[in-house]
Amino acid sequence: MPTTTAAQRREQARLAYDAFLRDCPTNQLLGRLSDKWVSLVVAALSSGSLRYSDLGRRIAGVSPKMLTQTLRGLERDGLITRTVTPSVPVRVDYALTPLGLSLARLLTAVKDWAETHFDEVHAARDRYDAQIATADGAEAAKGSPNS
Amino acid sequence: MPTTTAAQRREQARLAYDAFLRDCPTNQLLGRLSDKWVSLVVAALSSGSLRYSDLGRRIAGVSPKMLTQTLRGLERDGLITRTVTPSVPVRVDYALTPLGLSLARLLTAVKDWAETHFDEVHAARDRYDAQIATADGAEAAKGSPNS
DNA sequence: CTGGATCCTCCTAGATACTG
DNA sequence: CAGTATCTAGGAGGATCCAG
Repeated sequence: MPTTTAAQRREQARLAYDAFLRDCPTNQLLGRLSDKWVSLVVAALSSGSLRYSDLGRRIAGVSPKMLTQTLRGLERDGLITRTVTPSVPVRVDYALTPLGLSLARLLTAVKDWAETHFDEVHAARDRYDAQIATADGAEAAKGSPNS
Repeated sequence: MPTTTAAQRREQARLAYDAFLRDCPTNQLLGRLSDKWVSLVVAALSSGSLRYSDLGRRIAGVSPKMLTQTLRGLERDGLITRTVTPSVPVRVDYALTPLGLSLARLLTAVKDWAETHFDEVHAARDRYDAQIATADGAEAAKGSPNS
């Protein structure tokens, strides 16, 4: 039995995982929410319908490509609607569907959690970083005076 | 006024956005949740403490590197605890902190939402894809018989 | 058993330029 | 105004080896 078995097992597991992803609704939606732009777009639209360029201006630092990509994905999943008004300069409005609105409420809950527990997380981070620093110091001090 | 202005404006916006990220707790936490392994680890631990290799086996397709990386990040943020038992083969257990548990509940809410609305999303997707297909067909048919 | 360190590869975000 | 097409650099993530 060669040593490649471990890697092969992980590979098989990964394939099984992918297959699992196709079936599992949770992970599909989780994947969508993982996209950082999605949450920003949904948040921006939660206060009302917006035009393409308004979104681009409202969401700082987004490139047209990512904006379009994100909007298409959300439209495909029925979370937002895309309304084209064929005026002289074409006008396109995006708005949340009821489904998208329910998702927006979820994201708001996440946002509230983040704001509520931000201090705790930050404190934990400081503690952890301090711990690492002292551990490093102790490690360095342990070896030097004795040898 | 050269045409580089648009790009420069986006660049400035991006910097402003980064500064905004440092201040805004929501986006920091959002960034953490965006990591696909985070949600899986939290979900795995929500039913009780687990050992390192158990996590690796439970979460299909994860490499040791990513598992460690994810666990370190979660530990740093005070969402999980890392307990080392210095037995002959070292044993390390990971468990959710109360803070981590509250996050797990949020993820559960997302999961429930996903399961509840999965049918709607799926239906919307089918509708969208069908629409695109017929639009493509119409586009192709529009040009070919006339020219 | 539980990782750390290193190299390497692929993927995709983002910039740029162009079109209806 | 609302996108699309193309290219590239950077970073996430995997493979591998090694150590405590």
